[in-house]
Amino acid sequence: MAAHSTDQDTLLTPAEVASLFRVDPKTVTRWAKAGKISSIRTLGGHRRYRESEVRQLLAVPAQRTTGGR
Amino acid sequence: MAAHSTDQDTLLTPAEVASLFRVDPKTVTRWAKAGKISSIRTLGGHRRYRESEVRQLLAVPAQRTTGGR
DNA sequence: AATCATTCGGGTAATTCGGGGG
DNA sequence: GCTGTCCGAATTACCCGAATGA
Repeated sequence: MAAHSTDQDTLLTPAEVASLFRVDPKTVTRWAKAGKISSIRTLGGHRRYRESEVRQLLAVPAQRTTGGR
Repeated sequence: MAAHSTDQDTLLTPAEVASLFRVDPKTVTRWAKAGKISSIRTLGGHRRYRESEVRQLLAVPAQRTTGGR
């Protein structure tokens, strides 16, 4: 039903995402290739990432502190 | 015909398109020169881009979004 | 007519891409 | 298996002054 999920998220550059995760931009590229994170491509082939998705991934994922494991 | 609900001829400025792709306006100009995107010229020489085409180019032909599942 | 923001151009750094090896 | 680094090639970002757009 309608709602063309027209997300107008702000897009982040590889360097931006890499900086947020404290990893090399190349690593972010690998994540995109592995489908772990969606990416938009510029007409020149460079990747852009959705800020909202990155923030979700940055959010602490289910803290399992309770005597985990 | 003449379905005037969604205008498909809205023209966007270089800054608008650049913002959508998270790139520099100059880069969009470069895309136009390379023929990667069609552009309309004002009488003064400034470029304008079709919103419908930009949206189509923004669509990622690889990743699927829509929180399915 | 005048002001401010944007977009011309052209040219030069910085970033990203892709693959490969540690 | 995952990440960081090296290479060359391509793409993109910022510099300027001048013109256009509103």
